[in-house]
Amino acid sequence: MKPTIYDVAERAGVSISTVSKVLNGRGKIGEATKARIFKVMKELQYQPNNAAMALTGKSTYVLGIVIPDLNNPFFAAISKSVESNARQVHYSSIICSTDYNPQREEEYLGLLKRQMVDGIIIASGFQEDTHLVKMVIEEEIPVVLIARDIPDILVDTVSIDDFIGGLIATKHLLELGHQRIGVITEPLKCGWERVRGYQSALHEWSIPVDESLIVSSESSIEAGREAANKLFSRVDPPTALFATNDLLAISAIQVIRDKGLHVPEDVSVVGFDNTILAHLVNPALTTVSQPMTDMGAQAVNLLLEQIRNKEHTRKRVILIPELVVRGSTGPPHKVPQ
Amino acid sequence: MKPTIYDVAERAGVSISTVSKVLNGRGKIGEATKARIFKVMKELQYQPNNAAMALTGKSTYVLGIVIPDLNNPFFAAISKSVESNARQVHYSSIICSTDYNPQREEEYLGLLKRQMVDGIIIASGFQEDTHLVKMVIEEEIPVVLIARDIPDILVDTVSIDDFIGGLIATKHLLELGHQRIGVITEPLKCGWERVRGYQSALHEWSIPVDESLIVSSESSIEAGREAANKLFSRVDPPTALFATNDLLAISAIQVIRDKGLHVPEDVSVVGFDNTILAHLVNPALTTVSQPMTDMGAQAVNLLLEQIRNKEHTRKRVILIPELVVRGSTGPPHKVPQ
DNA sequence: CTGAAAGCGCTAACAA
DNA sequence: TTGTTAGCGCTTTCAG
Repeated sequence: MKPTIYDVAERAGVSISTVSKVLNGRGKIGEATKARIFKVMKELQYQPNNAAMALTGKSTYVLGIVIPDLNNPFFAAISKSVESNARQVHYSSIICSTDYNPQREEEYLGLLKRQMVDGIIIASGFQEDTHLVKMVIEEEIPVVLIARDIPDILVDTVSIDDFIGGLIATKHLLELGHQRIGVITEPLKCGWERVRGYQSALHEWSIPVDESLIVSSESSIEAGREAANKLFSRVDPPTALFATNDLLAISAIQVIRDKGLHVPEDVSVVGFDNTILAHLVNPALTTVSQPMTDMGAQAVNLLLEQIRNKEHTRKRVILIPELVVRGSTGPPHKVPQ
Repeated sequence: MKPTIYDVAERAGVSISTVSKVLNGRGKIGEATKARIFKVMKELQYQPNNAAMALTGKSTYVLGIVIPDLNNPFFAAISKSVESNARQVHYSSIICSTDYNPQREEEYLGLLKRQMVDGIIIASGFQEDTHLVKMVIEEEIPVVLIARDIPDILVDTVSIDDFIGGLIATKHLLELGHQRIGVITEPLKCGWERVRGYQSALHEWSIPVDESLIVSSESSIEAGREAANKLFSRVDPPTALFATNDLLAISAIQVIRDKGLHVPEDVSVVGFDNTILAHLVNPALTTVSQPMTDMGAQAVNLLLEQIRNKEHTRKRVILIPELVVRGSTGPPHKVPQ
């Protein structure tokens, strides 16, 4: 049997409450006893029982992280960062992949509540599930949102400026001389923000927005290919593409290639996220970089702050994305007349 | 305050033990009372408290999964599969990335014990840490190993036949006409098994093994590039490369390209794992496929079996890998004289 | 500075 | 079929 606080107390010749105090660094305990208790804890390899601690109303030292898909390197990177930052302050993380399914999100949130996690980091962003997030917040469970935002709720968020991201991606293309720029976006808030940035850039260059060049697609390889197909099967395909994440961008590149076109000679492509994928493909992908490691770290910080001091003021941390120019973009093949 | 079993009992006009029995489907309870209790549980949105359940000596319904790196799509896929299969039977998963660091593995195992997980799936494979795994097993915590094996311990494992994997990858290259085939492998047990397969294939074709063509590299892009550099800076570079995972294969492809060579015209490359990366790169990577989804599912099954019936006989599930031929391999450019 | 005792929410004998 | 009761391991007043 694993040693309990009783075993430690007995062996050290003190009461369990003394041990408890030493354990939590609370109350005033004589240096001598303290040392003795620590010694016994080592000897017995004592590990406090988390379940008991949790039951007594304290923390579980577990936090939940809800993402859409672990197979998307962007979310894998976020998760890894969160997990690693959390571990450094002795928190474990339960990672949940919702597969972009609001119902699963609901299930997971329930699971995490049962598990009595001390806080939840939500990085899955649906339009239709804001009520879920609200419910969690109303139950006073600390929450931090990553890469999304719910305007009408007071909640900590860490995100990047998606609008700016879309803007700089599009400007890059415009500066290269492209006029007809297609867009493939995920049907998420942040995706549409990026599209707004795209539109704004076009405005600035006095180029009318052609809505038919904007298509929405789920974030999977298959869906991305389909969307790209739609765009590049037109009689007047765009000369450049802005995809709101790397996965979509790369799926599109495949389709473009299948059609016998070259990247970037015939079509320039810029992605978003700067995941591991971006510099693994050939040509390497020009993309808008999100500081995923930072974002994870920031999220953990905000969450801990909430956990430790219930009534802290809500914050929005907004990081600025950067354009990383690589091989997938270049001037258009032939300038449209 | 969240409703407890007492609230439910009171509102339903029964005792808490009756509620408990209904909750766990134990004992004989009248249909009427049962229905009433269920109804009250809905009304109150009652969620049993996991910590209390855990404390009472039952399961925590949490399991741990230890992997080297979530940024490697292979492990992300494994984790996702485990997590999703676990969830279906109401288990949460704590995912831990050790970053290939045995010390962190030790920390994590400690964390998971404290957390009183019901079982642990270990997919990080070091040579030097078998004692850690042994310790866990001795503490009677259910364990399943994925993609590794510790011959001198009785433990459930699910893995693929790495030897066969290396064999078929190499044979493919040999059949295409390659004679000088380089290898980049991770310094792990499974990596060396794959190399054994490679050697065996060469033997079969009566080609002597040139040890200098076999280099070992950590599984990261940077390390992979370095290893590839070593191989392709030789005066007599190989005409084909077998990398023991996709990440290494793709890093190598980049290096090959940097040197002005073409894949597969000048150098053929075959990878291992068949991760999402393999069909995202261009040319798509010929690779040995590991059924990651299956592996995760099998691992969860084995673990549950152990959890539910302590004294079950240990099993080794060995899956057979398959070669997926794509664009990165072809006949050698010029046949060596 | 240290200890006794009352729970936290739930399960599991044992009674009724 | 249902209820009573004694813990699980720990924290936390409240007394000494």
